[in-house]
Parts: sequence; structure tokens; C-alpha cells
Amino acid sequence: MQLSEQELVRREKLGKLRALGINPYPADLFPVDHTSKQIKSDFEDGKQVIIAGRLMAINIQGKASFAQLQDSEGRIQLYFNRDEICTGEDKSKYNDVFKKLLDLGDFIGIEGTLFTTQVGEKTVMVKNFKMLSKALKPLPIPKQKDGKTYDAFTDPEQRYRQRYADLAVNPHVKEVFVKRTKLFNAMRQFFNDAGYFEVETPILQPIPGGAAARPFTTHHNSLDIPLYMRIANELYLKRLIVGGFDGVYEFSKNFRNEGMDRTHNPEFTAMEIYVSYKDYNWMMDFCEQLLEHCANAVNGTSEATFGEHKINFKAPYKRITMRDSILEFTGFDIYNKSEDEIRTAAKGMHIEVDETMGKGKLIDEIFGEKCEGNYIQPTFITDYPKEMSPLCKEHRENPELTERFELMVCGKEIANAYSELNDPIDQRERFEHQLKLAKKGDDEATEFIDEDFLRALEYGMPPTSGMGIGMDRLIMFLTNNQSIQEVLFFPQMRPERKQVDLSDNEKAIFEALKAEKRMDLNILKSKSGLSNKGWDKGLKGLGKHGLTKVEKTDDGLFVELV
RNA sequence: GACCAGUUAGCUCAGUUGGCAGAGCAUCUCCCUUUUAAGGAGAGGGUCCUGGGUUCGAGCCCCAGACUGGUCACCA
Repeated sequence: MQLSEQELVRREKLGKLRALGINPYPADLFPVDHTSKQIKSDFEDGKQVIIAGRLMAINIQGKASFAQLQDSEGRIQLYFNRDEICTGEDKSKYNDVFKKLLDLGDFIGIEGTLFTTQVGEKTVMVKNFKMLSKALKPLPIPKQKDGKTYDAFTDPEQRYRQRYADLAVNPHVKEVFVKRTKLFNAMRQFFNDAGYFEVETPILQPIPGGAAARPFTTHHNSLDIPLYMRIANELYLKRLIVGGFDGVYEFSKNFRNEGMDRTHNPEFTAMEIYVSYKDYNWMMDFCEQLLEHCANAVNGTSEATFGEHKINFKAPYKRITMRDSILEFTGFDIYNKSEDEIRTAAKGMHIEVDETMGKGKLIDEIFGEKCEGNYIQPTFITDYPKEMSPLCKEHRENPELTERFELMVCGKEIANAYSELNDPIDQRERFEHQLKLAKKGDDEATEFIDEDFLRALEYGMPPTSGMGIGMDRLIMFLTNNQSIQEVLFFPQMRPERKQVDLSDNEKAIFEALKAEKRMDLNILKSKSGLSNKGWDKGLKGLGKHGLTKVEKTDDGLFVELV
């Protein structure tokens, strides 16, 4: 591995520290008793503090210096005065260890007392400091002045691949993840207060059910069977309702082997909750209360900004049926229309349709194309066509519809809920219908029948309402991020390219030259068999590695091994 | 998968008709005891994403590829 100049310098400092008897990576605990935030909030002149963190700025002014120390809660200024640190004759701890051997990014521990500088900055007067961990690689630290940031570490590729560096230097990035955890905690608290029970269900499943998506497959060696990473946990949570729990919920890491883009990562987090003896009307009330609570817990207000939109999560939310929505935005009433009539209408709206699309799918296309994008404020869309909701109970008034709602925010779905289908015979028929759709070429239809799930339903599942919430999408809305990668610590990336030592070009020239030690440049060039550019790069590369030297004489140019 | 943009020093970025590779910060040396993007003087640091082509000569032009971002397609 090739090290940069700055990395080499830091490795040298490591050796110098050890030569002075200082362990750059000590094992013993450091007795921290304050954070940067506590120092500022409970400031008291002359108070003794012990703090630790990362050096983020150093400003040496001769016999006294200033520095910024960053801990988990922010930054605090340090004042290093030579005679405060080195009270005796020996000034080497200040002159050598502090001034020459510490670098930006190093973790140090500080014992000191508090004071305020002439310009009014709350500061720790360092009495003693200890190296806690040396940073061998320079951090990309931005600079601030007058609220403007200079040299910000902004390249998305590097930020995602090196999230540790991103978090260390970009406080606003850390804030997003703090809010993410606040959201999970708030939601968990809301459910627990309502008396519902957090559970865990299998991630490795023999049949990937509960959604239509391509799964990741793996293999269990002892059982010698294929297993699938879950695409949803719905069917397992319903089994628990069959088992007698009143309300169960799970934060579920799901995996879908599909495309990646701004709003899709191969693994993502859904929250699913199932509550017995309820229906989807109750769930709408519950959902709007939940989201208002969560928005307040995360941002201190029910209002949120997302791009150019201001959204308000304060309950209640508008409710509209899919039929009315389509009627409103297209003037077309899907009620009592045949599949062909709807297909013709869709064509008239310039929507791409084909013969494999059933009635439900056609309606969904119309809604997606013409209606969905209009819902900026949280809105419940209700009563979806039966065909596209195989796990949802038939509507109590219209057998072509289901008791389903989706919550739309800024034109995107963030929640999906049903009065759950608990009729085992109806459920089997729906699965079989899906199978037919799949065979017809609908790649969204489910192609597995989970017999064990049907057996569970046959034992009897109470009337139940269930809801799923896309947690990544929700936190995107609450933190105003347009990309899912900004709300996942480690979004999936393509593997980085490996670095090579000697390039092929360099090797070819080196091999040709090895026997002769010294050759005419043009003869060597033809012997190496390289293209002009390959030759040029190769020879320059060898020179850079210090392996060859080019010599100019009256007889021409010669290359020799060094 | 398609199209567009990008890839140059540790970071953020310039780079002229194709003619020795540039700046600020960071790094190194020196001065400086309440500064705050501290300041002053000096120095070092490069696989210009990779490979091929055109050319006397390519960071720059052409072709192919890699990676990233964006838009679209796909996606319960």
C-alpha cells in the first residue's frame, strides 16, 4: 500500500512517541467526568474537569496554543500554555509532545480548569493531557467562518464508503442518525404505552411471503434446503395473532433483490404492527395519532420541511377512496366498469398498458400515474381493488374492493394497512389467483403458497388490522433528506477497486531490461512490445518507483537499472 | 437497463489553441503566551479513475471500461 506524505509523517511520530515512553494506544481507562456540552451548560470559572475527545483544530502561537476538542456532544476550546503544562524546567511535554507529535484527529484526554478568554470563549485551561489514540490518516476536516463552511467533506461516494469519517467531521450527518433513533424510540414507546408487544420473527424463511419482491436466496447446509432472506414479516406476525397475542409489532429489516436508487436499498427497515379486534378505520385513527406523536418527538413539532414542501403530521388526515381520487383527477369513474372498459380508459389517458394487466393492476397504474403525486399533505387513500391486495379482507360493502389504506406524503407511500383477511378459504383462493397471475406474466404476483400460514388461519385468527410503515422513508421526510443513503449508516455500495503494485506495463519493461541492465531506449521500447502510451506510462512508473533511470548521451537515450 | 454529469495533492476545487501540473486549507521547518478560517517567513507533496488510439507531444481530442451522482425505466 502506498502511503501519502502525511501518513508517513504520522507513522514517524508514532515511533517518536514510543521512544519517549508514551504509548500511543494505551489500554487503561481514562476517567472522563464531563462532556463538552456539560462544560458549557454548567460553566463555572475555575472548575476542574476531565474530558476526552478528538482534536479537531490546533492553533499554535508559540508558548501558548488553542485547540478544539470534539466529543460525542460537540466541541470545546482548549488552551495549552507551556508553563501550565510544564511546571518545572523540562518543557518537552509542550514543545515536543504537544507541538510536534499531536495531530488533528488524535484522541486525547485532558485534565484542566475552566476559564473564559478575552474574546468570551468558554475554554479549558489544560493542566495535563494524555495521548489516548493516534490517528494515522488525516481527517477531511472542514473549516468554518461566519457560518460559512470551507472545504466541506461533501463527495457522496466517499461520505458513504467512509461513514466513520463523514460522522466525525460533519455534525449535521450525525444529527440525522440521532433523529432516526429518536423516531424508533418514540414509536416503540407509543406502541408499548398502548399495550402492544414487541416481537422478533425469522429473517431466514423457507418461503418468502407477505409481499411481492425478488428475494435473496441462501442455503442451509445441515438441512440441505434453500432459505430466503425475508422480504416481509407479515405472515409470521399474523401467526402470533392466531397464537393469542392482542397486539404485536416488529421493526423488521427486510431484504429485496431489486434495483437500487435514491429511494431503494437492498436492505431496509419496515415496522409492522397487528392488532386484534380492530379494523382499518381504527388503524387510520391510530396511524395519525402515531405519526403526530413521532414527528413531535423527533423534531419538537408536527411540521416538517421536505424539499420545497411544508408538511404537517398533525392529526387528523384527509381520507379519500381510490375511486373518488381517480374520479377527481381524471374524471373517470371506475365503479362497475369491466376490465376492458378500464383498459380503454387508461389508454385514453396515455398510460402504457398491456394484456397481462388485470383490473386491479390497471386501476393501480391509473392511480399511480394521475393521482398519487398530488397528495403532499398526509392523506389516506382507501379501498383498493381486490386483485392487488391478496392478504386483505374484502370490503364490507363492495366485494370488488378491499379494506385497505395507504398513507401518502409528498406523493410517496409511507404506510400500508388492512383489515386483515382471516377467512382461510378466501385466503387460499387469493393465493391461487396470484399463482395464475404470476403464470400469466405478472412479475408482481406471489408465486408461493404458504401452506403453514393457511393452516394457522384454519385454526382461526380474530378480526385484526395490520399496518406497515417504511421507516427509512419516514425518517427521510422528518429530516428533509431526498436520498435513502443519507438515512442509512452504511448504504450498499459497489465494492471498491483494488490497487495494484507494479502495473503490467511496468513489468513488461522491467523484464525486457533485466538481462541487459542498460539498453538503448528505442530498442527497449520495441522489445517491450508496448503501445506508445503503455510504454510512456510504464517507463515513467518505473522511474517513479526508483527502479530505472534514463540517461541522455551523444549516442542517444539509454535506460539502465538502478 | 437508458440518458446526462463527474472523477486532478489529505480535503475543496482551478487548469488557457494539445506544449514542464496549479490555488486555498492541511502537512513539514522557523517566529509568535488569550487566539478562533489567528498571523508572518520558507519548503515538500500528484497512478490527472483505468486501458487503448490520434499526435513530435495528451489532464485536455477519439474509443472502450470502472466507479459515483442525477433523471427516467423498474420496484406493494
